[in-house]
Amino acid sequence: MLGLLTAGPASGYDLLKVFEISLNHVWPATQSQVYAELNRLAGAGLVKAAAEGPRGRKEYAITETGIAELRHWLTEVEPQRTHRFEALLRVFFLSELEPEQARTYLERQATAAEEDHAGLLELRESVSQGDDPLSLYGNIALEWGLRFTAMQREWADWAAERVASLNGLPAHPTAAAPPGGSPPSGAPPADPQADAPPAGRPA
Amino acid sequence: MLGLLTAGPASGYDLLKVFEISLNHVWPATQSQVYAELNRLAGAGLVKAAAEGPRGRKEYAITETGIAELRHWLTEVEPQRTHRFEALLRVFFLSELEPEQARTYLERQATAAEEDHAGLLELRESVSQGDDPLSLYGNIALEWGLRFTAMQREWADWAAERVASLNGLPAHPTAAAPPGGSPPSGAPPADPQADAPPAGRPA
DNA sequence: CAGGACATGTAAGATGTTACATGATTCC
DNA sequence: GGAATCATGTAACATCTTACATGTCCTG
Repeated sequence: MLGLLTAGPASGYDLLKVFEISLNHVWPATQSQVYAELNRLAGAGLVKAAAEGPRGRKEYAITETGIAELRHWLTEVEPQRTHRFEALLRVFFLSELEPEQARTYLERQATAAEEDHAGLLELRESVSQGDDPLSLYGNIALEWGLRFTAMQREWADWAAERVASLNGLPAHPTAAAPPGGSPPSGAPPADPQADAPPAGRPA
Repeated sequence: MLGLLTAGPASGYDLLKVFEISLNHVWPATQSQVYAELNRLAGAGLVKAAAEGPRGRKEYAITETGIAELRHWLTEVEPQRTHRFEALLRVFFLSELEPEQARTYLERQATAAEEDHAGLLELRESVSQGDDPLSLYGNIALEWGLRFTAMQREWADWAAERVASLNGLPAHPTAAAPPGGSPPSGAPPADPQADAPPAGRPA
């Protein structure tokens, strides 16, 4: 929220919109949280009420202290390294399902990733045309999303195929590698052992 | 936890070890949580106490109901799509820093990703040699990690270079491929031109 | 004048983390 | 007998989600 307020004063309602529209896939936040946090930040002197508007609207502006805190966070605090990837967690337990169901799961992941990717491509188009050119850092973040979703899709397709081939399931036309086209973001790793021996369970 | 218990009965202590060692980057859990959750699951009939050991050790086994619940989760429940990527969130606000600091941040991300990647490669070696061959799904999950960390590193290198070139900063030698070591999972692509993101995907 | 967008808040409950607290067994 | 490891739990606190609650302003 401090970061968002560096772009200029805003109300909780404004910030909420930003979270919903542009930050939702990176850092979701709820209405409850935003309003409570604004009051907390104001109490801590990191933001201050800047103006009052029509319907009880309260605009907040970041303070010098707030900017210092933001910079401190950006430069001194180590980012959290562990993440929770529910979709990946499930993969560990796919052996509980029939191979066919497992493949279905992986193919669904591939589809979802593809959809996310398409959405981001669209976002890039809509923004680079319009009067709202994304900043350097906005573009860098967008590029991350593009690469991430591409990677997810390639991986899921690869994995679905592996499951199928190790279980004698009929090949799916959809799982085939994209024809001819140069592969996306920086080339997928060449398939490591596409035919590794099946074996016991993970710990 | 239900998934872990399909491999056989285990105590909270056992499960905790698994979380620390092999699940930590995908789904961290604390000691508190594990023990509390085991009791909760036992209360719900999804696991049952199976045996008592030496120092108050209590082994739990998954029940039929638990297996059904696990399968239900795997097949019917939509995985959560939004994630929190703190390291990426920060990118949105890097404009608050001097370009040089922003580049430092991105380079640190690249290094961290490279280290993670190396750790996974090592894990693959140590496991494929040993007497504990990873299962198909263990390998698929590992491959995800390899691809993810490779993608992160490529992106961060690319981004750091972009920041530098748009700000007339001197080029860094560090942005080049790592010395000697064969690059990440299956060869990272030669970096495409620094100003032409490679993210497009075939539909 | 009705409906939708604007606008803010609180309360209850679930989930997660950190720290505290305790004790048994094994190995050297 | 001391240290490490095994082993389980509780309490306090922080965080996050869902639902509830309320009121204003603008547009058609």
